[in-house]
Amino acid sequence: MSTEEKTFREFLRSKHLRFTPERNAILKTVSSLRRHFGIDDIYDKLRERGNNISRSSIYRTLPLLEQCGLITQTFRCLDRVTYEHSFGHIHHDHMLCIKCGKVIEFRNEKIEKLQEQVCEQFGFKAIEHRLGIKGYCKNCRRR
Amino acid sequence: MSTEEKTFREFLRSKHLRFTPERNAILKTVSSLRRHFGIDDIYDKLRERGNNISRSSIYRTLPLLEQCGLITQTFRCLDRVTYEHSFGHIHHDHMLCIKCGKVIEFRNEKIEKLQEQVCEQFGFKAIEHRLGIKGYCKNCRRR
DNA sequence: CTCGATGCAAACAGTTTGCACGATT
DNA sequence: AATCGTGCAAACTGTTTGCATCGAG
Repeated sequence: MSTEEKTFREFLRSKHLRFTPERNAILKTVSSLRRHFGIDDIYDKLRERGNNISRSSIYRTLPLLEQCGLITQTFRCLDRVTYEHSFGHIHHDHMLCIKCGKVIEFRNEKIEKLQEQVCEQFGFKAIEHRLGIKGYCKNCRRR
Repeated sequence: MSTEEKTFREFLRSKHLRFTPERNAILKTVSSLRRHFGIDDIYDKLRERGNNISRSSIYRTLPLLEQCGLITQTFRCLDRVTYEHSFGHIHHDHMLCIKCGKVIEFRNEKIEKLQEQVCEQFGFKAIEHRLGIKGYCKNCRRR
């Protein structure tokens, strides 16, 4: 059993919720997808595998995976909510192309350091931070 | 006539579009609003002034204001598209205290510069960026 | 056996669009 | 006079929800 499945089962039990085949399949599918994904990515992949789970169940399961820290909601892209897994990844920031939806991930140590300095300056204890840059990617800016 | 109105008229003329009372009223209303605003902010303010312009016209006018650089679309907030004016205001970032809800605005030139560098590095044309830090403010971290 | 979970369809909310009428150029 | 813009209502789209039924614990 994967670490993620263990985490999810544990979480569900603690809340007196049930570990169903559907929830299991959704978790497995999420794990099999590239880091950034939307509801339709899960839905399509499930169909591909002959698993006819409804959109409702996906919509109802993702918040649970989010609550137990396995995925995090990132940003809307082309009018759809987008998630990313959070297992085994370090913090990074995003650039989002508002034309084609492409996501570029980056991490800049200097920016990270400067953020810490700013926090210190204001006596602020940071728990989480998010930097998102929206615009046009290399390909799309040509038009 | 304000600089914004001049810009807008110029833009419309160049596209063979018309400068209507509705478009004028929407621009004026946008200017009167605080920096960040949504469609409903405009709609409500217009009604307040007895100006019964329809939502459709607002929805159709905002992209025009965006095209001529007077406003920019920012991230979605509570499922609504949000804009901000781009005249007369300087960009800043936010720290949000998750205990008391206090918002600290700050601006760090070095971070801004580094962001530009990162964009350049990826051939990315930034339209808008947002840095948000969540944590505990000076007062709240004492408890 | 008991509730929580599921699939379906209908409901929702923000946004977009077709149409007939009105107004700017 | 020729188009473009407007308001209205209906259409659209992603997401949520009510309900009858199913099934995990």
